[in-house]
Amino acid sequence: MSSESSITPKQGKYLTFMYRKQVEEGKKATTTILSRWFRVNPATTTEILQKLAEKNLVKYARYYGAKLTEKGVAEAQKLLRKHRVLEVMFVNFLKYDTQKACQEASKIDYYCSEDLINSICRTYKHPNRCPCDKTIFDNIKCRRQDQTEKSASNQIGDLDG
Amino acid sequence: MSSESSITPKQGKYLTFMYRKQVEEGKKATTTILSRWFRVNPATTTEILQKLAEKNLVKYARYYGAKLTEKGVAEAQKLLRKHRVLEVMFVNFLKYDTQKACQEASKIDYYCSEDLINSICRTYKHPNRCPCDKTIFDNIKCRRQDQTEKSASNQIGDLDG
DNA sequence: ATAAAATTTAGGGTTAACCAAAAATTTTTT
DNA sequence: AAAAAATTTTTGGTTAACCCTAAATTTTAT
Repeated sequence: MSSESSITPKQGKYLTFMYRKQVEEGKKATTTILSRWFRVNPATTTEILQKLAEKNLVKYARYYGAKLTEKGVAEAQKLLRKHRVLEVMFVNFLKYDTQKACQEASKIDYYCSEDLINSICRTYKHPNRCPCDKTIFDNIKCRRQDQTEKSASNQIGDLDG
Repeated sequence: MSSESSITPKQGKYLTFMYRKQVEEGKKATTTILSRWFRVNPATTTEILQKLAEKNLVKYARYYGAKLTEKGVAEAQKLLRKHRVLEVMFVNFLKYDTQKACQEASKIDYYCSEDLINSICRTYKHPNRCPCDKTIFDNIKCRRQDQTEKSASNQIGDLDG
C-alpha cells in the first residue's frame, strides 16, 4: 500500500535526470551521458537502466537506449514536484538563491513524504513554477486539500525527538 | 571533508534513541529494549552497537550494554537538533500537530544539511525548545550566522530540478 | 569495410541491514 | 548453589544497492 516510492534514491535521480533530458529538453539521455553526469562507470548506468526497466519505469532496448514509460514519467514528475516545491519554500522562506535552494532540495526531496510536500504546496497556494521557472506539476489530492491520509500511528523507530 | 556525518541513518536512529533513554531519562538502553523498539532481531542490535563502538560513539562491553561516549552524545545532539528545529518549522509554518511534526521530521532529519537547519533555526530566532518542549541544543556556528560554508559547487547528480 | 566509440556482459567487490540457530553469559528462581 | 530462564553474542548466512574492470558486442564514423 501507499508505496510512497518503490524506487531507490539513485533510481530516482536517474528518472528525474532522464525526464529533464527527454521531456523537457527533447534530447536523449544516453548511457554515456548518464554515466558522465553521475560520474559512474557506464556499466553501472546500464545496470540501473535495467533495474528501471524491470520496474516498467523505462523502456529499454539494449544498445538503443532507454526511454521513460508513462509510469516513469509519472514517477519523475512526482519527484520533481517534491524537489520544486521544496525550492519554492527555500527561496521564499529562507531567502536562498535558486542554486542553493536546488542543492538543498536535492538532499531531501526523495525522503519527503507527499503529504509534507502537499502541505508546503498549499501554504504557497499551489505554485506552478519553481524559482528557476520550471513547471510544478499539479496534484489533485493536494488541490482537494485531501486529509484522507491516515496519520499512520506508531511508526517503527520514530519519535526520536 | 565536512564529514556532515559518517554514520548511517540507522545508526543515527540508534544514537538518538539511546540519548533519549540515557541522558534525558536516566535509563539504560539495553539490547532488548533497542531491538524491541526497532523491531529487529537482538543480533542486529548487537551488530549495530558494535559498529557504533568501532566509531567511538559508544562504549561497549559485551553483556554489559552500551553507553554513549562524548562523541556519541555530540552526534546525537546534532541529530536531535536537526529533528527538533524541523519540528519547530512544521508546527509553526505548516500548522502540524506535534505528533505529525515529529513523524515528518523523522523522515528527513538525517538528510538535512546543518546549513539548512541553521537557516531555519535563525528564521525562528534560535528557539531552545521544540514543540514538545525538549531542548534544542545550541550551535555556535548558527548563532554567529556563520556564512563560512563554501557553497560546494557542482555536486554530483544534483541540479535535477 | 574497418577503426573507433559506445554499450553491454561477465564476473567481481563493498557495505548496510536484516535473520535464525547455537553458544555464551548473566540473572533469577527455587 | 544449582538449575532454569532470560539475555546477549557469535556464527553463518541472505538480500539489495551501488560500484568496478575487462572482455565482448553493437553502432557509428571514416
